[in-house]
Amino acid sequence: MTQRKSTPLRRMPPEDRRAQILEAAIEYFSEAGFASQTRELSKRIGISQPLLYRYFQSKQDLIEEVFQVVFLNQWNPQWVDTLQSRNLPLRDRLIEFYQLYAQATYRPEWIRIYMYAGLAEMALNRKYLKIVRDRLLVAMCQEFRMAFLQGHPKQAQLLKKPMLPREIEMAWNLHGSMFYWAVRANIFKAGSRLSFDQKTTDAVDLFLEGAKTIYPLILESDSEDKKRLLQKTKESASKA
Amino acid sequence: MTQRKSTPLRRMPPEDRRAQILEAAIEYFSEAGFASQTRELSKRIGISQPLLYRYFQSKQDLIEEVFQVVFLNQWNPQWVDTLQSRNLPLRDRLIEFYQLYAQATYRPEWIRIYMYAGLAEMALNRKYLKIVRDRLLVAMCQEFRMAFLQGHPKQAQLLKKPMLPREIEMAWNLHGSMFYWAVRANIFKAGSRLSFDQKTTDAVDLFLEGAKTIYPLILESDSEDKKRLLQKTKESASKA
DNA sequence: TCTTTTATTTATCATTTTCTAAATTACACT
DNA sequence: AGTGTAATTTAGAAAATGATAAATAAAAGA
Repeated sequence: MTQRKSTPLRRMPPEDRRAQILEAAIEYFSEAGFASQTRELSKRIGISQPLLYRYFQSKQDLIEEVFQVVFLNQWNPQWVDTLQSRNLPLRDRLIEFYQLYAQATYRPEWIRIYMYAGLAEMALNRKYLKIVRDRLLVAMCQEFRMAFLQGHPKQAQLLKKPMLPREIEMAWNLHGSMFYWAVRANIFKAGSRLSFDQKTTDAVDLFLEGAKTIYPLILESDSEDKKRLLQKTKESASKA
Repeated sequence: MTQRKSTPLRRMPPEDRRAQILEAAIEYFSEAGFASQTRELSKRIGISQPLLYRYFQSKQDLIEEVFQVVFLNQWNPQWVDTLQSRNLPLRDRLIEFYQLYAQATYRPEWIRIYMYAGLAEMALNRKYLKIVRDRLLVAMCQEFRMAFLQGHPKQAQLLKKPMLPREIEMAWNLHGSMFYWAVRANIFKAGSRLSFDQKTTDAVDLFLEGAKTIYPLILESDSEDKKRLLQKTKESASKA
């Protein structure tokens, strides 16, 4: 009775259908936000809206899965490897790293969903930022220490220190300027005429050139702070 | 008859009421986004929902006014003045500028509404980014040229050039790293332990130290590009 | 005190939207 | 071919949401 040829309303194996919905949801929510309607989503896929509810208990449920797929399953161990492949110059590693990292995360779906999640205070972002800091930025800072303390009189000593807040924040400067570029391009749709490669190269060069001077200062000034603090502690102790 | 004391359901002068609604809308929309409900907004203020419609024709209307108040009326001409007050060192000016700029824009309402607007593709952001670029970043770049081409053989010539995309993008690096700091603090609620002043000082120092080297290179490489381009154009012209 | 004005509320419409239940039909197996 | 399973649709309930119109009552003026 039904024209099977003209309307390819074929049934799908549940797993495929589920995957299809999830994929479409990522695209749709990233465009329209999580407040958008399930009807429109189903329309895009070409299925009826209630079918969504066979595969996902609720809209909220679907959203949670979107997060899971977009963020937590995307982490690529190669990123840290690239940063740490010391046979290459640090500059090359950073550029290579941002090319890889951008491929996965500087996309409309990723960035937009990330922002939506942040605005909804979904705790997911804090979790993700913590991972970025603990894995990527700490790895970067380690490489910065290696590179910028080369030949420093107290190098061995300074290398062992735990990461300083100012130091991590130094790395956030680079990371933030790259991220903001992606935000402008993917959320505000106000990308500059510069290619990603040019942008990345310039940003890395700018950073390295600056960090070369600033980075050692930060590490040293901390040692001095600690010395001074120790001094003060002793003084107040002897006073008491 | 009615207990005026316990229920202060007093009438308000239209202007005051309007201002009250607008203020509450800023707070509410910044928290919940523009997709949130007028009912909830009115509840917060302690008025009935239809009363909103006496002061604003529609929800969209209210949103537009929120934009007007939060973004467009906030622009402070002092920002550019600070950047250009050449009696002070550039470093001091930049730090001072970001302190002023942050006071107005690195606040939860501002940043969150800004992001919500961006995600909703409301055109407002592109408009605002254009203003930032045309007024702030161009002014910055002018100062960078002054500072970093000091004593350069072709300074006079280079100073006159129109701003290059790479050059503006250079300034976006600083601006972006500051903005991202604000995003982390105000949207993701994942601020570092660093004070704003420390962060700003370090970011400015890092940038200036790097730009000192990179900035002249960008300006020069462009001249060379142009020379080469001119050369090629001549060649192909003579061939034809 | 009475009247007029208008700020505010109550009641409600018209849609939209999530989600459920029952009906339908594509496909797999015999 | 016939039958059972389950993927999918149709129909619709229940709640919510932007907006309107009429009713109410607080304040100002006479």
